[in-house]
Amino acid sequence: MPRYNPAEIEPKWQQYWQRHRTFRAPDLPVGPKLYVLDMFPYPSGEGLHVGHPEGYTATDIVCRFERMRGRSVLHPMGFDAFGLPAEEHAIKTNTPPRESTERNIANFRRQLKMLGFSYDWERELATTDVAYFRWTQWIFLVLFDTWYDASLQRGRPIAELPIPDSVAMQGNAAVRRYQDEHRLAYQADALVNWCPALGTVLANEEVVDGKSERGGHPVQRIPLRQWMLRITAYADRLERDLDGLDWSEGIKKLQTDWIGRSTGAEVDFFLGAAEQFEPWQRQRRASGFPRQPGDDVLRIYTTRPDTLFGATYMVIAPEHPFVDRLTTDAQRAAVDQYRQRAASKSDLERTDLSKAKTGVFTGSFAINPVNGQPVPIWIADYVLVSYGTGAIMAVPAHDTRDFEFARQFDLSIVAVVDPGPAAGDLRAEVLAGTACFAGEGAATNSADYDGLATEQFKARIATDLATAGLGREAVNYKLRDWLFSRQRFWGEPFPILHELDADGQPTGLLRPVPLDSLPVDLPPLEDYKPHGRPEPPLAKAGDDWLHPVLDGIRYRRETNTMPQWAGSCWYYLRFIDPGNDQAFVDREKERAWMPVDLYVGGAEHAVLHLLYARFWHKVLFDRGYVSTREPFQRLVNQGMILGEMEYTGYQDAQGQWVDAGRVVRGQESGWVERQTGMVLNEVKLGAEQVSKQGDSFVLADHPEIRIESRAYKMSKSRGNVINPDEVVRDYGADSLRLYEMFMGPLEATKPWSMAGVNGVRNFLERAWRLVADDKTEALELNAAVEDVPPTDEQLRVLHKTIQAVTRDTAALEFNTAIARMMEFVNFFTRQPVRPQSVLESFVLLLSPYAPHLGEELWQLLGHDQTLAYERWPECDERWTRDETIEVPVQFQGKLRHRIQVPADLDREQLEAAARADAKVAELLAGKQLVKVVVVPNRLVNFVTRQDSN
RNA sequence: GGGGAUGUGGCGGAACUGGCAGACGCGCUGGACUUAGGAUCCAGUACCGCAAGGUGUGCAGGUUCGAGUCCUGCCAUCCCCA
Repeated sequence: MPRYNPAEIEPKWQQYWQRHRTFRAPDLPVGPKLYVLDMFPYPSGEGLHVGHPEGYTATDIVCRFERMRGRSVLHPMGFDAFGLPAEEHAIKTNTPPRESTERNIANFRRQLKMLGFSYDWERELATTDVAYFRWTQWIFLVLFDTWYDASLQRGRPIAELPIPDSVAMQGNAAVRRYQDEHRLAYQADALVNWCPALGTVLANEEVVDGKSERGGHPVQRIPLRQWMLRITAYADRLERDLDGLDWSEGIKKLQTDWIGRSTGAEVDFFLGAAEQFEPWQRQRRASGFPRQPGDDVLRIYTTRPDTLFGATYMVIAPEHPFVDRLTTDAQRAAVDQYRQRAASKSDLERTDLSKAKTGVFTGSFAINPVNGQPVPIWIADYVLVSYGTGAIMAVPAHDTRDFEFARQFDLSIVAVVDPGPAAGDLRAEVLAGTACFAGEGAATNSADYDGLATEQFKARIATDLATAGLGREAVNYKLRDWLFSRQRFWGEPFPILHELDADGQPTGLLRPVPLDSLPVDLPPLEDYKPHGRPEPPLAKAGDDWLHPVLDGIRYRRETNTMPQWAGSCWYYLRFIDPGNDQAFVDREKERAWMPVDLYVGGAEHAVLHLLYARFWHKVLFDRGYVSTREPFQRLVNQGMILGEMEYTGYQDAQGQWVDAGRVVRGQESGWVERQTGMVLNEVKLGAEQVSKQGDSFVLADHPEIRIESRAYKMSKSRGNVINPDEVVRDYGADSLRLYEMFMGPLEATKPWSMAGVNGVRNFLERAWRLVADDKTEALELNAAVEDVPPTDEQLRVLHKTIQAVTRDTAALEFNTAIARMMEFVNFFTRQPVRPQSVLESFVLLLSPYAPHLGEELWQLLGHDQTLAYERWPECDERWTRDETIEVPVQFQGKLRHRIQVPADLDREQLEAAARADAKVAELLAGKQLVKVVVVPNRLVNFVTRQDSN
C-alpha cells in the first residue's frame, strides 16, 4: 500500500496512542506546565458539527507543539450532558434521559477519537456522571454556606455572619432565617414561564413571542419559589478582575456591559396624604434613610437624581408588591386586566423600544420629596420588577421611554436640564417640553439648584438627600442575581431538605443534605411526562426519595434541579483530578495546574458561561478551595464556519428573472418584489451560470440581472450542513484538521469549501511522496531520500520554514504556518536529492497539524517510538538570511526599478549601489534631487523636484 | 436603536513596527507525461492595454518621500445586545 491512505494509517495511530497511553498527563506537571482547555460540547443527537473540530484542532496543535517544546501538558475532554433535548426525548419515548445521553456521548467520543486529538482520555467526564455531580452539589453547598462580607469584599462562612441582637433575641429559628437571607444561594419568588396548555414550565428559549415554541400555546409569567445565586455581590470583582486577563477587548466589554454597573440614587416618594408630608419629612430628617423601605413610601432607583424636579409621574412594574394597595376601586378593573396581559409577555418584548408604550393609571399619587408635588402613579410593563427597585420616577423631558409614555397618555413634561446653546433648535423644543433630551447640561426649574452642571448637581443632591433622610447613593447592576433552579428532571438535584412540621407542612426552615450523604441521585420515575402543575417533575418521585427522615425530623427534598450552566461552571477543576472521591480536586494538584492557560470556544458563551464560571471560581477562592482569582488566563473565540458559498437568483411566477436589488424579505416568509409585492422563487445557481460585474454578481446570460452571492449559516433546513464523518471518510482526519486550520484566521467567520479540503489533501499527498515511494508495493523510502548533508540552499529553506512555522504556531496563526509548509514541500519536491535529516525536521514540524501522517512518516524514516515527545526542531538564525537580496528603487514613492545587492548594506552603501545601477542613473539624469530615503534591506526612494514643463 | 467585527483578484486568504500589494491554497488557461492515478509534473493567472505604460486593497478626503496599514467623514455586510 504505497499510496497515502489515511483510512489505514489514521486508525492505526489512534490505536497506538491509546495502547501506549501516549497523551496521559501526569498527576503533577513535570517541568513547566500548560493547561489547554476546549469548551466541552453538549452531546446532541446530531453528532459533531464541523464547527467543533475548529477549536479542538487549534488547541490540539498547541498541545502537540508545546509537548515537543518540553511543556507538561494537560489537555482533557468531557461532555456537558444535562439539558433539555435529552429530557424531551425521554418524554417522547418514556425512556430515562440517561440512555439517550449515553448513546450520544458514545457517538461524540467516537467522532472525537476519529480526529486524532491528543486528549488524555483517562480524564474524560460528563456532567451527568453521578461521581461528578456529587461535587457540583458539594459546591452548591459551599455557596449555601457562604455570605458576602461587603466591607471585606469577600465571601465568608455563614457561621461568621454577625447576627444583630434584635434577631438573636427572637431565637434560633429567627437566626436561621436571617442567615438564609444572607446566603449566596437563597430562595426568592421569581417569574417562570408557565404554560397551562402543556402543563409545564418552559425555559426562556422555549418561549417565542409569548407562545410556547411547541404548539404555540399561550405562556404566562407566574411567580414561583426559586433558588437564586447572589452573583451581584461579586459584580464589582467580576468587572475589575477582567483587567489582568488575556482576553480580547471585545469579550471583556461584553462582560462589562452585561454587568452594567451604574451609580445613582435610591429615593423615597411619600405615599400618604398631603398634610402628612411635612411630619414625615421631619421624622425622616431625624431617623435617616431606612435600610428597608416601609409601606408609606415608594422607593425608586434613578441614575439621574439631578432630574428629580422633572419627575411628573411614577411608574411601577405590574408585579410590584404595592400594586394592589395603590390601585383605587375605580381603576381596579383596568389594572387587573393590564397585569394579566403583561404576564404573558417576556422581558424582551416589554422593553422593546420600537413597540408602542402601554400602561394604566392606578388612581394613586405619591409626593415628590424635593418639591412636595403630588405625582400620579402608573403601572407599565416597560418597568421591570427585577431591575432597581421595580419602580421609577418618570422624567419625560429627559428620558426617551418616559417621553414616549407621557406623549401617549398626555402626562405633563417639565424640562429641568437645559441642553445649552450648542443644541441649536433642539434647545427651545426641550425647554418647551416638546422634545426629549437625555444628555447633560445646566439645571433649570430646579429651585436652588438652578444653573448647576449635571455632575455637580448629582453630587450636591446626593448629600442633601442623605442629610434629609430621603435618599442615598446607590450602585445598581444590569446583572441580576442568577435564577438557578429549573422545573426539570434532567439536571442536578439540589442537596437541600425542607423541614416539615407534624402536619407535613413546610416550616420554611432549610437543611443541607449532610456531606457524607452526597450525592443526591435522581430518582427513577414511572414516566417523564409533565404532571400539569407548575411544580417540577421530581415531585412525582416516590416517598422514600422525596421524604427522608433525619434525626427524627421529616423532610421534603427540594424538587427543582440545577440549570445546565451548573456542571460547566467547574469542570476545568475536575479535569485536574477526575477520580478523587475525597475532594472535588486535590489542593496540590490544583495549585500545580491552575489557571487554564488557554481556553478556546465559541463566542456564544462569551457572557453567561464565562461569567458564571468566574463567579463560582471566586467563591471557591474566597473559601480557600482554589488558589487563583481567575480560572481562565487566556481566552480565544473561534469564528463561525458557514456553509459553502451559494449563488441565488430570483424568478417571478412566470419564470422571469428579477434583479436582486429589487428583492426584499416577505411579510410571512420567502421573498417578494419590493414594489409590486409579487412572490418570488429562489433559484440556486452554479458558479458557471454567474459572472462578476463591478461589485456584484450577475447572471452570465443576462448581465443586467444581479444575483445574491453569500455563504449562510449551516442549518438542516438549508441543507448545507457538512458532516465530519463524511469528510473523514472521503479525505481523512488529517485533511479535515488541516483544512479547518488553513481556511483563515481562527477567530474569523469563514465559509466552507469542499474544494479547499481537496486542496489540503493534495498537499498531504505531496508531503507523503516527498518521503515515501508511492510506486513500490511495500512501504519504502523515496529513492530521493538520502543520508547526506544538505546543501546551503536546502538549509536556508529548512530554517526559514522552522522559523516561520514556530512563530506562527505559537501565535495561533495556523493558516500561514501551513502555507509555509506548503512552500517547503513545493521546493523539496523539485529536489532530486532530499537529505534525510531535513525531512525528519519537516515531519516534526508537520506532526502537530497532521499527526497521523507525521507518525507514519516518522516511522518510515526509521524511528520506532512516537514523535509526540521528540524535540521541536530548532531554527538556526544563520540560515534564515539570504546573501543577496532584491531591493526596490522608487522615485517619489513609486516603484521604478529593482536592484540585486548583498544583504545588510548600510545606508550609504545601499544608496551607492542604487546610484551605480545603469537604469537608476538613467532615471536620475537631468533631475534635481531633493532627498533620498534609504531603508536598509528594504528600499531606496529618490525624491526629485517635479519638472515644471 | 446600542455595541462589536469585517470590507484586498473569480473564491478562501497573505502582507512582521507605515516600505516591492496579492504569499499559500482553490479555480481557470496552456503544455508534458500516461504507470488511468482522488493522477502527477512544468509554466501562466489583479485589472485595462498589442505594447510602452497606466490603474488598483468598500467610497470621499487628509497626514507622509511613501498608506491595505495612521487620522476624519461616509457606505455595506455579518455577529451580539436591547
